[in-house]
Amino acid sequence: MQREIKYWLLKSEPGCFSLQDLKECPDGIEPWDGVRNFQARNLLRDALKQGDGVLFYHSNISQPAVVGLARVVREGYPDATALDPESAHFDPRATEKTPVWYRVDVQYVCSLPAPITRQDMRCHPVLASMDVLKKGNRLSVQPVTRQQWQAILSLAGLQDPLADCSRHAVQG
DNA sequence: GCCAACGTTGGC
DNA sequence: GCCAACGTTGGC
Repeated sequence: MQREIKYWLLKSEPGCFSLQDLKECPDGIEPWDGVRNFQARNLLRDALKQGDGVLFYHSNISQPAVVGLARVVREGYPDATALDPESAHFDPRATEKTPVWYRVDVQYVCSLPAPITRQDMRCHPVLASMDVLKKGNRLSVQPVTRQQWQAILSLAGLQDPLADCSRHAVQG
């Protein structure tokens, strides 16, 4: 049996890498690299799977918000920026054999018609419990429940772009 | 710009 | 293993 799709929230400072930047990548695909936090690393390496849904969140701006959707198109593999002395994310501990840091590839799916702000989320019965709202939470890769994913879509007025119609096909 | 919260480092 | 110091994150 196929693994259930899971959902994640990925934070990015738009001044560094925005949803628009992702959209403009070839095929809308870009490695999610440079993450240098062990808890987030573990999620990138072990938990995010191909086909998983991603809420793209803009942080560290005047109106932090979920601004769009993406999907995981390649599962955890070594983050080569850690091996590159020229990279801002270079880590001398990393080697080919022990990469230390991992990344996934994500693909742009769509922008939300309007950003869903923290205030929007706080006021929503399902979204109010999202990790991203918790004080002091700095984790840049966070799990999102299916209910939260659907609530975001519902607020945005979108159909689930990752829904697999064949799953609901009537047999016989 | 402020500052609370957190993760990491390193001396002991 | 403890914990103080430090750097970073990120909302406000």
